[in-house]
Amino acid sequence: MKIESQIAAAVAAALKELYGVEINAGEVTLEKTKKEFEGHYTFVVFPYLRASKKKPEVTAQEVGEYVAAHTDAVASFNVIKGFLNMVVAPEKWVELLGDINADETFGLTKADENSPLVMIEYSSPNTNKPLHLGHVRNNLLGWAVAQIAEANGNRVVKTNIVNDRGIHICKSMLAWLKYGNGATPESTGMKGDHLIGHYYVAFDQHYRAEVAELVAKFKAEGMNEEEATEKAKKEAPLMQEAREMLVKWEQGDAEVRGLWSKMNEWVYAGFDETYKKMGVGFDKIYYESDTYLEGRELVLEGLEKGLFQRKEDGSVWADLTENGLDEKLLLRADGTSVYMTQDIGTAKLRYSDFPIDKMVYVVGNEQNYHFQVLSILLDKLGFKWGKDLVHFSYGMVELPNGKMKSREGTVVDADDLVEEMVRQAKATADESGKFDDMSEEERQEVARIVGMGALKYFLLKVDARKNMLFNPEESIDFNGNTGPFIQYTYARIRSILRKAEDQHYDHANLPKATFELSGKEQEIISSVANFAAVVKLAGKDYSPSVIANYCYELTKEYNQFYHEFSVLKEEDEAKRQFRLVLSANVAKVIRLGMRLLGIEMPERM
RNA sequence: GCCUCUGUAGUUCAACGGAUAGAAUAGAAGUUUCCUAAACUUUAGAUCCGAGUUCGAUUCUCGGCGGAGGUACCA
Repeated sequence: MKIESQIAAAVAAALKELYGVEINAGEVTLEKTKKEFEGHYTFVVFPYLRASKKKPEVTAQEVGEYVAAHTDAVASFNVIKGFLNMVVAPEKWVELLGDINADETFGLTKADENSPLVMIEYSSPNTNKPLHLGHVRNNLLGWAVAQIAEANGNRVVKTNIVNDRGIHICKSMLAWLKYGNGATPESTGMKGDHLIGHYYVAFDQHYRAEVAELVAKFKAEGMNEEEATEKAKKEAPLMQEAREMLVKWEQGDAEVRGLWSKMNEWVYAGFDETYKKMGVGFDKIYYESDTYLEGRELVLEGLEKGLFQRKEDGSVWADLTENGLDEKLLLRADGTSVYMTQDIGTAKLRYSDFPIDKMVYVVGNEQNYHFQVLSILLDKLGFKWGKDLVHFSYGMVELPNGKMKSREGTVVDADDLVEEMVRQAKATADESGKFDDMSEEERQEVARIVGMGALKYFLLKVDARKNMLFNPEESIDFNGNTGPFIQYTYARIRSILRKAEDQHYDHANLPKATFELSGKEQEIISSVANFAAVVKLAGKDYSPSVIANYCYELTKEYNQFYHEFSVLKEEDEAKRQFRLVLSANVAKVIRLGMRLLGIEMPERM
């Protein structure tokens, strides 16, 4: 970084001196030179030809000569067409490594009391079924985005809005009453969320049977398919009972509320277990049952101020046609809340709890429209962060035969998936025989770290915005561009460092550069140094995948180095010391980077 | 219908408007008396189609074609 800004300053000076271009160093873009060419940094001169009024080659040559003469960071340069490739002086690389080595949290920026307060909402589950792969993607992204925001000097509050009320909960409750025979997590040995999910499915099965029966009956009475289906769905006794239950809930019926609390507690216990396994957590949890009334109040205030309109039937609407959108329902005719009302209420509570500067919602891209509207509404209602709220919109996880649908049973359960990953990691480890000296407990811990690492890296390495494919047979891999690949490299470095300590080498002590650096070694220093810029970019773009890909590239480079050069067996003491420091800093940076993704590193594997 | 996102090797993913479009995996061929072979090396293979802007387009604009999502009383 230091080297880069030094060169950038020299290039800016050259452009000013030679061609009168008004530019400061921060505006000069330097690229890393492609591997096929000689050099470390490349400056592209095409944009400045207008100012130089000379051919690309000549311009690049002139800038190169100026830069080489004015900064000691550039040892030599070459020109290919409009590309000026600059070679950094070797001792500069060692100096740079020394700076990085001295900084235990290199690349990260600490927050203080004056730093912006960023609230990040993620997870936000329904309490009627267990978490599945889609939720896993959400949770890992949310956690990673929070870590990255923190690493960029923000104060972060991680929050979760639990959707604990509504017709879907009533369905599970009703089915449990009807078919459950008093089953509890204790009596069945099932996790609470799975138990509830089981009755949600049971409801659906019975409901469908009822609908099918009614449709047949209505058709026999002369209705067509469509009419019959619609009528049957409305009149199915189970659905009517569920609605009645929701009404009782809203009225505060003690029996319904009691059952609701009990069953929700089961679910929360199950969720907590899954969250813990995934390694995610929250600073503040909100419950929709607490927030939905707040939203109603705020909407009514807005109505008084003339921001919203009431229709003849009593429903309340926001007219967003001047924003290029439609009208949006905020309160039903019977005064009950809709989704949007609840998000407004949640926003109100949050803002009274925290002086939020920026709000980030980690929610799937199916809700893009919702958040577009929410942003406008919050802005109208006077939330200063409303206009610039960030909807971190991520894509769906698809299975080989399409989208996951809980109703159709085509879901990949979060707990099952985690268990399977760890099981496979364990099997691979046991097979290798590398851990024969470890206790079963230690081996299980390594398997946990590696299995979770594989899963997390798999979900975080791809661009969050895009839909991604999960193939149960093929996606789980421990070789190639994977979490375990990176973890393995880390473990190998740790092994070297442990041995170095045994031999009383000091891997913190960097010698003077009295030796030639190999190209690979220079590349690795350059890559390690680049971590700081990568963290900033990831923060700006809310992009965990940038971090993941960076860690992979660095790891790959180090593996090549590891194969080609020896660290401990190097006889030249200065070189050996240098390589120890280099290795230690690669390990440090990939540990810091992977930590931003919530991925742990094993000491051995 | 309208709105949003998306289209890159057989497959899964990369590429601030820059050089010969990178990886991984699957395929073929190799590397272990050497700090951990979950590694390394070699090899073959791709920008949906058509215009436009630009010195330069996978990237930006427009139009097709394909995929996903949303579309007002589900969250």
